[in-house]
Amino acid sequence: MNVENLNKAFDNRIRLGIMSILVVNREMNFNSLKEMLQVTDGNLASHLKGLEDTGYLSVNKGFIGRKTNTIYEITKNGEKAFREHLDALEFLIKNTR
Amino acid sequence: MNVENLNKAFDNRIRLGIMSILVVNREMNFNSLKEMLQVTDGNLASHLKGLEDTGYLSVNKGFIGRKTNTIYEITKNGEKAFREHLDALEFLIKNTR
DNA sequence: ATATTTACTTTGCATTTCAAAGTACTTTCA
DNA sequence: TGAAAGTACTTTGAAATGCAAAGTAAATAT
Repeated sequence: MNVENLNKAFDNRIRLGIMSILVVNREMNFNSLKEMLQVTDGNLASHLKGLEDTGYLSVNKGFIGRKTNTIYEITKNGEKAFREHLDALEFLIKNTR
Repeated sequence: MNVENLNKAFDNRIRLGIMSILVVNREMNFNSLKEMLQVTDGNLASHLKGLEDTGYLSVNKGFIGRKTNTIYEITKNGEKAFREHLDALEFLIKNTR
């Protein structure tokens, strides 16, 4: 089996979703991610933190007017790792159908 | 996002692997699964138990000669759930590329 | 007869996942 | 202007999950 090519960091569906959104949209703030993924703040924050810790996401804290705004962006490494993960998934699916 | 269409039971890569093997091969015993997935006994057993508990796998304990042989088979429900999961994954991949 | 192997199962610790509560503001409106 | 409500996260802690090591019972090898 090619299961070992699947990246453990992307096992979780919320993290899969985060990466999927960020690889398409380049960058996205906390609230948009929260809306798109329909998760609680704490849950989202912890997954974002996890991805940041592995170096797959970079975080940019700024402001919109006087309100804080945190933007998440995929890193080069993150994109590479994610695409490899998708390749492995695709392979698994293909061999399963 | 279509993350909610991903089945939580299949988040884990070992369980993904188990289902993928069983949907193709119809049935497989403990040892073959262990070899194919390269996991420890305990780890494999607990994932098989999890899938059995949700009703996605059926277990058949028998013998080969005088030695025990436990065969795992995918259930109708399991196959349906797994195919839906793959559909959701495929959709996510497609929208990400 | 004893040691080793096989095929799992049980146990228990470590990690992960998650929502609720907390924090540090900002905005609203009485 | 000051109390109340909202915003955008972060922290906390309990529950669920993941895992390998140890255990077990029967078979096989020495």
